[in-house]
Amino acid sequence: MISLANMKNLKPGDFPPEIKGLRMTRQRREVLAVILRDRDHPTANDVFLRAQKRMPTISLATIYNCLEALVTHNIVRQVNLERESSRYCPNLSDHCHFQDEKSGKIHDVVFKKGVKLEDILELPKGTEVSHLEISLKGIFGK
Amino acid sequence: MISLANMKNLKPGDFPPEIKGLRMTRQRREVLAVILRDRDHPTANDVFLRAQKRMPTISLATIYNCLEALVTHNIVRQVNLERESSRYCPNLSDHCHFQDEKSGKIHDVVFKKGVKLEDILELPKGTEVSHLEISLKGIFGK
DNA sequence: ATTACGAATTAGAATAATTCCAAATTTCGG
DNA sequence: CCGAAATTTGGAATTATTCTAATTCGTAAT
Ligand SMILES: [Mn+2]
Ligand SMILES: [Mn+2]
Ligand SMILES: [Zn+2]
Ligand SMILES: [Zn+2]
Repeated sequence: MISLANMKNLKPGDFPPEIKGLRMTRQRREVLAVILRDRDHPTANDVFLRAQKRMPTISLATIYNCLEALVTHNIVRQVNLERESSRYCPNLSDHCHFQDEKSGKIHDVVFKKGVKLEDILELPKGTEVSHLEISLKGIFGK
Repeated sequence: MISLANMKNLKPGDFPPEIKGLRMTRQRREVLAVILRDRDHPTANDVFLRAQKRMPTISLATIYNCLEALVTHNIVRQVNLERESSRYCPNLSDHCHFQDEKSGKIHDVVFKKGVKLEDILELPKGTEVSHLEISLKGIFGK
């Protein structure tokens, strides 16, 4: 598992085995560092603005390229809420997203222990789920 | 409940009470008729193409306007899958959407009887859910 | 039926997120 | 270090959707 801690000294070639196949570049390292730093589900443009602080020459096209690479390699999760721009989440565990209508903040929500899809949905036999997305909006308690 | 049957003779002012407040126009009637005719979750552009057959002068802007009015008045449901264009669904009962990766077809999926959100998700006390969207992708059985 | 007024339609321009392009640069195995 | 292949980059292109402002329409009241 990648943590912010070991990101600091990450050099090309230092990536954990599950990232093999993804060539390491300064830009990808920076984009990943931004996403791990504040886990607030930033948009591509948010990431761009933050990455620019430490890497003033990075381009928005590169942000999109890096995000795509990280998502494809399952290092980062892409989150789509309604028609808004995509957001990016470093939490790889099973969870869904709740957007608080007051603050606009997006909260990770986990499933109760032992809940399985087939217990919830009326799916015909032989169905194979490759992708699931659950998103909520409303007032987030507490 | 609005059915295709009673759409045929629908005249301005004939709308059921729950649609009061929504002014009736030829265009809105046609857009609704299109969505009720084939329940295949068409995009705005699909609706445009179909509506044009019976109403050659209708504009795409009007399709968007009508869809927005119908969605706002809870006559039609807007469905967002990943980053694709919005689709529109006349099924107002509680359900979610499964996109078959082979055929591209979108299937309505219902929840098992008695399943409640709070049984599934770890939500903090006081949370109020105003909007929920569940979408799946994969191989749809049968 | 006629009128009056607010609402809806329309064509086209504008917007904005994302993707594409082709040239310059970088990575990394050998 | 070299070279092939991948990546970055700025800018243009794409595309779904929204906006604008002029025209037309629907409705409720006369
Ligand atoms: Mn996704
Ligand atoms: Mn929705
Ligand atoms: Zn998340
Ligand atoms: Zn549906």
